[in-house]
This record gives sequence, structure tokens and C-alpha cells, in this order.
Amino acid sequence: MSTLKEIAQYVGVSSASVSIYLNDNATNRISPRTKLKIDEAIKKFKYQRNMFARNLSTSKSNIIGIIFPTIVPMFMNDFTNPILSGVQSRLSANGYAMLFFPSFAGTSSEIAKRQLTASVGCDGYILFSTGFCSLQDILANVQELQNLQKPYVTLNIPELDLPINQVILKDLDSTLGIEYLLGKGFRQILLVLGREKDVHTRSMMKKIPNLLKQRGIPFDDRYVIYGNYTAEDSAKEFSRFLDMGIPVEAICCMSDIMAASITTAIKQSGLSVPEDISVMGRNNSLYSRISDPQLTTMDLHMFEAGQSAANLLFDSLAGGDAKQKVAIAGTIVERKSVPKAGRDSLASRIDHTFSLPACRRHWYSVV
Amino acid sequence: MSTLKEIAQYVGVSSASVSIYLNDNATNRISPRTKLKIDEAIKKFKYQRNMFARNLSTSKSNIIGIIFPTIVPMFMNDFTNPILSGVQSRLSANGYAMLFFPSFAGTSSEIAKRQLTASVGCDGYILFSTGFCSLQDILANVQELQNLQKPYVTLNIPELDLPINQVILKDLDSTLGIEYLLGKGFRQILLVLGREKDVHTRSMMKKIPNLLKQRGIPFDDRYVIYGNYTAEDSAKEFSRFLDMGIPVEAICCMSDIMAASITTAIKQSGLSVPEDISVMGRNNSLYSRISDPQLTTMDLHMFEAGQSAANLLFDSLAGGDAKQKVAIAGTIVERKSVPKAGRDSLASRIDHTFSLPACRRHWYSVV
DNA sequence: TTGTAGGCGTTATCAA
DNA sequence: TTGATAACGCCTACAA
Repeated sequence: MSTLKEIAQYVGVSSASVSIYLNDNATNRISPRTKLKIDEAIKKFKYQRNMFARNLSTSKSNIIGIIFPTIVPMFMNDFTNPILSGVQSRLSANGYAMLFFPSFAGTSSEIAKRQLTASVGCDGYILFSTGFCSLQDILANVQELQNLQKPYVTLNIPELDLPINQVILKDLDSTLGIEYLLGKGFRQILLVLGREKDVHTRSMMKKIPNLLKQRGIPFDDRYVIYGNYTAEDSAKEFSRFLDMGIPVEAICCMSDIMAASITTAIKQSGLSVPEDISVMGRNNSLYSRISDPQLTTMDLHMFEAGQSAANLLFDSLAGGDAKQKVAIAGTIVERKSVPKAGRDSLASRIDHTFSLPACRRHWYSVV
Repeated sequence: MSTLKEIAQYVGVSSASVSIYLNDNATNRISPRTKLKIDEAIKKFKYQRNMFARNLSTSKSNIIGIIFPTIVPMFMNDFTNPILSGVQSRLSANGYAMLFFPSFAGTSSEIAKRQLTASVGCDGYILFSTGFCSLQDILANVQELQNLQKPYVTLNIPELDLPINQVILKDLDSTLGIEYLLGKGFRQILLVLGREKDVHTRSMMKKIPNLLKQRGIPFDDRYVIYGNYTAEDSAKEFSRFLDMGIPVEAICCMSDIMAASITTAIKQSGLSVPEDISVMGRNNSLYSRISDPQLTTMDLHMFEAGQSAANLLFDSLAGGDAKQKVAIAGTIVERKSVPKAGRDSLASRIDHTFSLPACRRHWYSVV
């Protein structure tokens, strides 16, 4: 590749002149004739500026580092993909590139640390947590990020009592889905959770017994199974549950995939949804719309959360130093797998306008 | 952020010494005492090296630029996600980061050009084409990439008669699925294609009439509908097809999503799959396994194609200058939506070992 | 309208 | 074992 200097030499001007022209084609500090000559030379040598040299010189990269600690391949997860997509769409619209660092083996905080170490120079960062991040890991990562003294936003991370920019999926560990089913009058509700050890799962489990107690329902841990967010595991665990022979009226799943898988299992066992058993999913993914019957589901608004994180970052990048906490509320999308009849204590959370992902309605509450 | 120089000054050595130590902790060119002092200083100032300065100095970035021209948000596509995932997993394992450039409005070649212009300095590139890239665009992009004089690989791009590294999804525009159904003895086959104008769709359409003619089946364009890869459009088009009242024995869809959507439509119309109509999907995605009945599908091996592209890039990066063309053959995964009975002319293409995506079997043919 | 010179933060080559 | 010093390629005052 040719360099600025070479172009300048060829044209017979200084590299400063070429640089000035390149950074502002319309400048009047360079004569039209010189401009023409520079254009020619650039075409002739197929010159393109070196991004790293520019970044170094200007201390600005237009690159946002994505700190995403994972031990499985990225872009294969129906929960994090929409979040990443939201981030990407906003960053892209504002001219920022996204840098994904390598993610090897190790604890999540080791990975994040390595990712951060390799990344100094980005204009800002977005810190994700994934399924295998412990709270301790997350705090270590935030600490590490703080050292970089660059704007950053945390995303998909439990609410932290720290003065940092954070976007929170308010209903990631909430009991909204269960409350919805309780509101319909169901009392024997099977919970299909994700991974037993995940931060969010644990947080949710802490709230369940009390919630039930308030309605006079004793907590029975046989009504909790872990499907690991996969179709296979949830089907297996569900069949084990059925074998116990205890009654169920409704099933509250922490992902559409698990809900779809269990719906199929129910139908195959000769029962029908929602006549015999109601099923509720989560994420409002394509699975919930392809499933038969279409699934009533909870939408956490992941895409919007991603967009929101990018927006917070832009605020920071623009010099705003107020740390913001944006909580994004989930909504319930009523479809066919839960009967509409029954009293609704959660009217305000039900999204009646919903049709397609593109026209999502949502609201932000800046805490 | 502190710099090397500051650390060196604090310790009382030259920045060269610190640099040497940082690049090789085990060096014996630096005394143990100095090493200790440097460690302290680094900890004290929370020093981390600036990536761009390193890149500039070493002409090596450990960053691979992903040229991905799209007008819709990334990471929302069940076809490209597994490809990206394959790329990511290999790059990551070898310590490379992935840089995604902003993608605005414009033609795909304008976007690619802007992405490339902003990217000089990456160690290598992977060029994607997406649904809205015309062949002309693609050729322009390749040309542009050539100028950068860096290793690159094209991926998800129609086979090009150029001496460049390319990974080809051999069956992306092949008639394998149709041949499979023909082999089962079906003659009235509905084709559910993606977008009418896509390069791959057109390429496939060119082959269909001949294929049918060979078996003595006249080509009837009422047996071709376009579902735009969405559940909604394919359901709509399918219902329009049904209204025509012409007979169908089997349906060959270019995505599992469309196949799942159509399967649901068939069941809702009172018919059953595969007893009344056989349905075949493509991609071997989660949809094909969640669908009821589970879908017989064609696996293009996108994940492996992504891995393969990364591998080709590594070869190039290591100095290998033989341009390689790797064609990845698709396989058919037999499940429940097509009866197993019937003569099989394609035995070698049927993947009997298949169970989960993790244990994919595939083969490469280096052309 | 153009050129000079210094700097961005690191690495690499010598010489000491 | 260490220190000068010159790159790397570009940007930006400031001077001319």
C-alpha cells in the first residue's frame, strides 16, 4: 500500500496538503489544480488511508469495543442476537464500527480482561454478560472497564448499585409471566426455567415462594424444572415431570424454544393447548409465531435494549457525564396458547398493539 | 491513560526497556529488579498498551475486517448467523478479533466500498454477500478488495471464475432438494423459493425446467411461489396457491421457517404432513427440529463454511499464496415430514449420522 | 495556497 | 542490561 507521503511526493506537494484535502474535499486551502493532481495520484496508486495511523493521530477510532465473554460461538443465541442487533443498528447509523474480541477458554472475567487488554484505543465499550458470567465476574469486569477511562455501558447485566451507565432488562428476572398466569386464575403452574446456576435464574427463584404465598399457594419445588434453554432438555425434563403424575394447569417457560418444544410434547401426548394446558413462552421470537398454536409470550425487548445501550454510549461520547440507568420493561404478547378469558391484573403490561417485531412498542424509564 | 513513556520515566529506564519486557515477560535482556519495578509502575498507573500504536508500529493488528453489506440490522438472519458464527469461532481460537463496519443505505457495492475504505490496516478480510447484493455489486467489491493487497476470502458468494480464495455453499443454488423429492417418486412438487431477485434464486430457477424435463415433467410456473424467507409471506403465498386448487404431493422450501409456516398451514386446513403432503425445509435450523412433525431438511453447512473461510484466511496469512476454492456440499437430514419409503437416487447425500448441530458431518472438496 | 515540524504511542535497530 | 533514535502513517498548528 502506498502512503500519504508517496502521494505527496508524486504530486509534488507536502503531505500536509494531501491530508488537508483528504479530510475535507471542499476545503479552499488547496487549489483546484492541486486537488485534481492529488485525485489522479490517489487513483493511480490506489491509495487508501491507514486507519490505525489516523486513530493514533486523532485519538479517535470510531470503533466501539464489544466485551462479550463467552465460551461457545457467538451469534448462535436467540437471546443475545437481538440485543447485538439493536446495538449494531444504532452504532452503524452513527458511523461506528463494532469490534468483537477473541473469546477463549477461562472464566468470564479472565476472558473479559483479555478482551479489554487488547482493546485500548476504542472510543467506547459495551459490556455484556452471558449465561456463564457470575456476579463476581461481572463486578470484576466493570472494575476493569473503569480503568480504561473511556465511556462504557453495561448491558444484559443484573442491576448494579454503581454509578455507571447501565441498560437493564427489567423483567429478565421478574415474575411477570407467573403473575400473568396467576391473574388468569391458574394455580398449578409449572415453571420451566433456564440454567439453574445463572444469575437471573437464581434471582427469580428467590421471589417465587413469596409470590405464591401471597396468593395462598404453597411452594412445591416439583413444579420447577430446568430446560437449559434447549428444546431437547426441556422436552426431557417435561416428560419426567409428566411421569410424576401431578396436575398442571399452565406452564411458564423462560424461552419460546422451550415453550414450543413442550407444546409439541403436550400435543403428542394427546392433550391440547390451551384447552388442557396453557403454555407461555418468552422472547417473542419467531418460534412463538411459528408454533401451533401461536404462543402467548413475554417480550423482554432485547432489540430495543441494544439500541438503548448504543444511545447511552452516544450520550457519554458526546461528553455527557451523568451516568444513566435505563430500565426496559417487558410486555406480554397475547396469542393463542393461553386463553384470553380470566381476570387480568396486569392490563397495563399487555401489549395490544403488537403484531410484528418491527412495530414494537416499548417504554423506557430513566431511573 | 498513561503511556509507555510515562511508565519508563517513573521507573527510571527507557521506554525501549519497558516495551521489550512487555512483549516478552521471560526475556533475559531485562534485569529482574527492573522487571519488578516495571510491574509496580504498571499496576500503579493501571497502564495498558494502546492497540493502535502497536498496530501502526508492527503493521499487524490481529483484526480481521468483515465486509458485510446489508441494509437491515445484522445478527437477525438465521442463514447468515451460523456462517458468522463459524467464522467467529475459528478466528477467536486463533486470537483474531472481528471488525464489523457500519452499513448504511446505498447499493451493496457502495456500502462495501465505504467499509473497505475505513478499514485499511486489518490483517485480512472476509467478504460476504447478502440478499441484496447483485452479481455486479459483488464483482465490484472483489475488485475493491483486491486493491487492498491483503489476504481475503469470499464467502456466501456465487462461484466466481477468478483466482481468489472462495468458500462456496455448493448447494445454495442447487436442485438437490427437488431431486430428493423426485427420487421419492413425487411429481407434483411446489417450490417455495426466497426472494425472486436474489442471485441464488435466479441461478436455481434456470436449472429447474431442464431438471423436470429430464423426468418427463412439464414445467408449470404455478408450482413456484416466493415466500421471501418469512413465515408470513410464505403462508400467504401458500394459501393463494391452495386457492388455485391444483394438486400437490410435496413442497420443497428454501428455508425451515417457510417450511414450518407452511406445515402449520397444512395442518390447519385439515390435511396432514407427510400423509397428505410432504414438506421439506432447508438449513437444518432449530425450527426444523421444533416443528411438528420434525422437518426433513437440507443442511447447507453454513457453520462449517464460516470455519472454512477462516481457515483459508489463515493459510493466506501464513504466506500461502495458492488461491483456494473450497466447495462445501449440502446434505439431506431425513426426519418426519417426508416419508422414508421410495427409491433414493441420492443415497450418498443423505446424512444418516446426523443428530445435533454439534456433530455435523461434512466434507470439503478442494477444487 | 503551501510547507515545516512536532506529535500520537509503540516497536525495532543499534550502539554502548 | 540498557539507552538513543528512528521508524510506523497520519494529523495539525503554525509559519511562510
